[in-house]
Amino acid sequence: MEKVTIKKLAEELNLSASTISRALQDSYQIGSKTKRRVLELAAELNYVPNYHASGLRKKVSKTIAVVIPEVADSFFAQAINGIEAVAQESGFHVLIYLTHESCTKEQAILKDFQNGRVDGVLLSITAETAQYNYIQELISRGIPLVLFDRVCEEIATAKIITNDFESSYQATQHLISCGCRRIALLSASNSLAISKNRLAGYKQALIDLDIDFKEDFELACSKQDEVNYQLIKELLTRPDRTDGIVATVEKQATIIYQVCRELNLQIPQHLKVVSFSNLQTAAYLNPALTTVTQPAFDMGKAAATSLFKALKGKNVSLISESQVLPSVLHIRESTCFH
Amino acid sequence: MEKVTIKKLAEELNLSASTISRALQDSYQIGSKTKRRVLELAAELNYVPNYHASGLRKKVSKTIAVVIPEVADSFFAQAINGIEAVAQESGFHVLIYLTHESCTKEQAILKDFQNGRVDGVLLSITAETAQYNYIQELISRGIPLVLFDRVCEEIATAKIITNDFESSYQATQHLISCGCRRIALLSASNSLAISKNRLAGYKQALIDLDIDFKEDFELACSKQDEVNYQLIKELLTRPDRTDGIVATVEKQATIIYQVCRELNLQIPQHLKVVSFSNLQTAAYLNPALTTVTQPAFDMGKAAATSLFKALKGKNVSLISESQVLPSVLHIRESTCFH
DNA sequence: ATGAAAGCGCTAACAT
DNA sequence: ATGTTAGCGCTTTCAT
Repeated sequence: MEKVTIKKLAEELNLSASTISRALQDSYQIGSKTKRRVLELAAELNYVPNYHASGLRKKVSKTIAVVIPEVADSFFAQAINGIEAVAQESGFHVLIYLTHESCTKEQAILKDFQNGRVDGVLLSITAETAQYNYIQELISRGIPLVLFDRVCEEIATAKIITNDFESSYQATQHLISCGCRRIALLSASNSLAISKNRLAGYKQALIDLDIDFKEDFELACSKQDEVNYQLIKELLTRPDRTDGIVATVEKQATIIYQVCRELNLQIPQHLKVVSFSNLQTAAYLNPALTTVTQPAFDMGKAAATSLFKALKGKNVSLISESQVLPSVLHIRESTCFH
Repeated sequence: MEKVTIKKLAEELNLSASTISRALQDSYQIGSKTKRRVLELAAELNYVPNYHASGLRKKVSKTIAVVIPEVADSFFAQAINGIEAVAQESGFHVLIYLTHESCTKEQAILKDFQNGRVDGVLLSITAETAQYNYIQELISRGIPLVLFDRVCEEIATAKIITNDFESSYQATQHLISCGCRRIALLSASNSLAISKNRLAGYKQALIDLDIDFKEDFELACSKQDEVNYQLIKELLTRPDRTDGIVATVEKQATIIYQVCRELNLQIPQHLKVVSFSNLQTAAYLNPALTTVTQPAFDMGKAAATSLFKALKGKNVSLISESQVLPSVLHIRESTCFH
């Protein structure tokens, strides 16, 4: 079976290649009978337009890249769902890249995007990312980029986030109202804006409600679960043990449950736990986990929608597309007696 | 800032385009001093080779597609992790497509792959897929395709699966040994080979251990959670209520827990549950969930490895690359008193 | 309404 | 070791 190209169709129909091309694009210049003939033959011969050829000509790929730290995390999985929904609707294709919190990897991945492979990028930066010129560089080269969840202030583009400060404030406040006085915060990093905001919300709640806070109750976690396990174990075996934890990363909650089991600590009697988490099973954990649930699907959707807006309309200013979608605190057993 | 192409580099250095091209590819034909000059200027001007141009010429995209029903499922999330690890290592890019169990969508997605956008495909078919000629068609057109998890016998290519029959047999046997006599099976579909195998394993265990089985204890679930909720509720409110369930889809377990709570049924006292699941939190559910854990990461890795083998070596027969990776039964509270 | 011609940026014969 | 040429398949002026 020989390859079917526009040229081939042209020969068969005694038309020129340009006419075929126009007919396939439903151009107004082509007569309806001709169009029909072309379309029919194309269908019959199973003609498929070559992706690279049209991409080279038109300088578009109809593809976006999603660059995230991790996929085995409910937040990102649901965000991908939202992104994919919008992309499929707009006829775009979605490339996935996992950085596994490696800044070097992130940099290499973004660098590669200057070659025309993608038309736009959705990015949630790594916990290591501390310098942003390769992101700026990409934008300068005309590749629109939207940040979501893990954003950075330094880049002037659309940022889709949730109300991290308020959520964290609320979570902390909730722990206090449940009687906690020595509250710890587990964050993803020291540098991420998202972590800083959550830390700030936590601190502000402590200040507002007149609770002491100790620096050594703020733990920046690692990307290695094993290290976090040790960190949390250490935290829970101190003499002045904490009586409440705000976990800002979903995975940390599981580790806390694990450690508590090993140390024979009861949740919520000995320790109360609230976690930023999108786990479907939160309500069925033992004990049911109090969560700050982020609007993951909608954040993905919003990020993708903004990006496509920029991709379609030429003069869309992404900066003004930023959004803050609210999270919801679900109070469950891990913070309450019952 | 003007676009930097090979032509531009050629002019600057008073060389021909082909020399530049060869130098950039580190061809043996080019002298080392010339190579150095070219590489230096390329770096200086931040030259990035155009993806579509080389793709058009070489007829490769260095891209694979992963087509799956769903991403918000631990199995597929972990499988993607495995796939991505191998892809990154091989310098390949990964496109993600979600079918949401729609066969029509799957067909449209695969159809599009004939245009050179991808070099190969990893596929886990939908529960609706009942006819396979569009898959065969793609393979006939020279796009290698590897099936994983949800495979179909009809296609002669590499299939990476887990031991579905045995796992299901084992799970059922375990329920029986825990005292269950009216065991139900929840499957994903009537047509998927994976579902059939799990059903067969279940039936065989019942036969071998001399337990009656009733047709109406085999439920093929829907893609809509709401429908499954009703289905499971109906199952658990029958006069001759089941006393044990084998759930073959992760999400079903959560629904079972939900329904049991609403009906005030105790797990495992009134009902024992085992689920095919890769949930990290299975051990921390209330009660801890007995699971058949699939080697999701390794299956993704194996599928991708086979595909890349076919993509690199020209004459690799994918059929002989099939593998069966074993699942593990983790016995927890949901099937045992303690 | 249709065609001719040029070219997107790169690579690979085929020279020399 | 380097240059010349042609062409991948498509789109898009510019003509008619």
